Amino acid sequence: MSAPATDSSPWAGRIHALGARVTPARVAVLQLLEHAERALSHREIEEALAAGFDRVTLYRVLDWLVDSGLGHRVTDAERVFRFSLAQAETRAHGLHAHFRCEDCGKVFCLDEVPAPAPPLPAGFSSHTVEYTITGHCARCEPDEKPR
Amino acid sequence: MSAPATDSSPWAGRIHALGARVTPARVAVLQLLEHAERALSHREIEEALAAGFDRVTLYRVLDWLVDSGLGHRVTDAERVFRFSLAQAETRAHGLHAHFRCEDCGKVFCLDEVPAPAPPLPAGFSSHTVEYTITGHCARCEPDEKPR
DNA sequence: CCGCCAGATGCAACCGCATTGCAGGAGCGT
DNA sequence: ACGCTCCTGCAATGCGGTTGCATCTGGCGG
Repeated sequence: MSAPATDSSPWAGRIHALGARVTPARVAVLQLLEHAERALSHREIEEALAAGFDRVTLYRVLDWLVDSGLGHRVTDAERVFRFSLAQAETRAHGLHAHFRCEDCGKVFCLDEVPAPAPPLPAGFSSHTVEYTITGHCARCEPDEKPR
Repeated sequence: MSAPATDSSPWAGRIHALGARVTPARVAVLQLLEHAERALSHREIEEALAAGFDRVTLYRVLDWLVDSGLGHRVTDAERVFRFSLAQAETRAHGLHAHFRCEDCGKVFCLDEVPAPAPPLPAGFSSHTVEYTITGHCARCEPDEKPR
């Protein structure tokens, strides 16, 4: 009617190309993450998609998303998983940095952080590097210096 | 009797200096972590201390340990907390790097990793930096190059 | 256009880590 | 030795995530 919106966006094609079925849940999650500027938890996704997707369905979509390579899963300091889409750059570097605000709890993706893989002891091989910085974001900064 | 062992080690003094009581559970946990060369999970600690400390007591000791500044808590990729003692260097830098083996699941502390705090967007302040590298440790390395 | 089958969904039960409340016991200063 | 406060232990609860199973549907062949 008035909101066919995008034709399910180009995601349909991407999904199909992966040999998976194009379902409402997948498209919805992908669109949501696409426009999110930070990693979202399952809970946040569930609430954002007020549409009645089952918890389990979302977990499965997220699982699929991770091992299809379209997104990653990061472990929050509060023992919850957060998800975000894999960016081309990110995939290339295999490195992803996040900032977690202690106050509002939101997690931001830092793209510009260089953070080279550190030297490991002999015999060790790195696969993934998780770099999480905790502190206060611009909005929650307890500005002790009003000037 | 035969194993008064160290006089509860010098930990007693450290604990007391913090204004806390010297209890068997605290001393045991501190001694255990002192000799562990990697971060231990609550479960691992519970099993190592076959002595009958209650789960909850251990959780509380670990909590106390963290906010007394004697140790830190890191979040494992498998959603469990791991604990290790804070080293003098570590406290100074406020930075701690860990390596987690995907195969055996053990977590090692990397002391030599420099990893300077990265440049943050304006208005952001960092408090803690968590740097976790995932891969294979020397023992579990699937040596594709036997030579 | 119809029917089929693998794959996706929804429901409900389950698991493990961690947290909380409360009563009893131990540390340590007086 | 006394007593106050903190610590311990037990039990119950919360929460994020996972699993099993029946049903439904996307997508393709006939």
